[in-house]
Amino acid sequence: MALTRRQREIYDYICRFVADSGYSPSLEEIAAHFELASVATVHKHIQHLVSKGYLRKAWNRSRSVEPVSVGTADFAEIPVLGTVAAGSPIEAIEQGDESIQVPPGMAGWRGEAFALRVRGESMIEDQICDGDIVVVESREEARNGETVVALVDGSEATLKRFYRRGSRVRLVPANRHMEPIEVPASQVMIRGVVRGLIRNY
Amino acid sequence: MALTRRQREIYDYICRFVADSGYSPSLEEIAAHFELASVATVHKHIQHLVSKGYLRKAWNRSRSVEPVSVGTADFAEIPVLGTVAAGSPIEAIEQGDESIQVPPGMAGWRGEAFALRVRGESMIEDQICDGDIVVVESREEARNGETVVALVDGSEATLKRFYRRGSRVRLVPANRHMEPIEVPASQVMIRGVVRGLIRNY
DNA sequence: CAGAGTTACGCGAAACCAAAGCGAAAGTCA
DNA sequence: TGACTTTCGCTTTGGTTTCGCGTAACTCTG
Repeated sequence: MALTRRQREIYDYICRFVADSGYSPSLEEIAAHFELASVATVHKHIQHLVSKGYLRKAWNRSRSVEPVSVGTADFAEIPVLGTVAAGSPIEAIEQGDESIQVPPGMAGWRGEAFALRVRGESMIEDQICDGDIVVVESREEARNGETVVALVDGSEATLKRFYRRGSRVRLVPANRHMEPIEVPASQVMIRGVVRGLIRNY
Repeated sequence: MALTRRQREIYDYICRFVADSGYSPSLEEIAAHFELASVATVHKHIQHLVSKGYLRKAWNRSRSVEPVSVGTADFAEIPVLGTVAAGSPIEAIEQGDESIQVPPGMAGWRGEAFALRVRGESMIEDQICDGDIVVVESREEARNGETVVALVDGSEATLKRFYRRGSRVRLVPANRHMEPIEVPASQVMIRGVVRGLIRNY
């Protein structure tokens, strides 16, 4: 069910409030934030949001409103940007309009996410194989051991495990027949880290 | 049903508006954007779009139009029936109410589908590892080489590759440290074949 | 091909209803 | 008791619906 502008504003505020503080705002706090003079107004808004299924609340209990969408998180449709292997087809952002639907939770965090088709066997020992689709959270930094999509020298896009030691970075394939790459950190750009994997037989 | 040029424009505008702001435009806002002097015009367009199935709206409710495709976003939610390895936790049909959402196309065939959590390393060489979730199409027969969920002697549920030779069936793990099982076909029940795989990091 | 019928697209004004707001009072929980 | 939520009646503002009327484009048919 669709929301009005005000309802959306208030809903967003409540979500942020809950996310930030871990508890719900009181009607007065909401009223204060929107500079409303009467809590009755807020109360009505919340009733609307409840009846539209966006919020849940217990009757006459302080700070009992909560966003209902947490579990329901109507799931993500993310773009498939290209193929990753040893070529460099990542630059083309939003090239085709291909996209894929992934389970929520996999791309759940507000951080941007995208997907890439995997070509080649370079991560075979991590159980990632040719034809798989990896779901990638768009980030610019990674922690040791994470599987990342990296650009080396601004051109080659690869899927590797990431290890940083001092000012140097090792990009390690999970395939004993292939060699790790070790370069100064300045030559490596992280595009994201792998969050999920989808395979179709 | 096909749209006219104007209808398309208005439909696109509404979609973008909803995507951007999280709520629907009012008739006046739409009129303003297209420099129309009367909301009646917009109203008529919207009626057409509704009757052609592109929009939904509540009667006489502010900002209640919404693109049908967004809300309907069809994709499959299938039950996670249990864990598969060497135990036998498959019998319990619909045990918990756990479920997972998978990309359409993976469970697309209206043939029943379900999901299982994988425990153990018995399919490691097929790039299926501990903790993965496999999406299984419920079937009672399999072709050679397919990865199946099978019950041996009515009790043990396992994930193996399936090969039939005459009246005997070989169930082959993709792990060189484990032994194939070879038994008469009558002792094996196929529960389904693996269609997809989902992994969360 | 011309004219008839049909549909899409447009205007403006008036009627009507729901959302959004106020303030105060009453009720409820811990 | 004090920090909350509910409820009531009332106003204003913003949105929707419907009316009648008009033009332009497309399609059907003799």
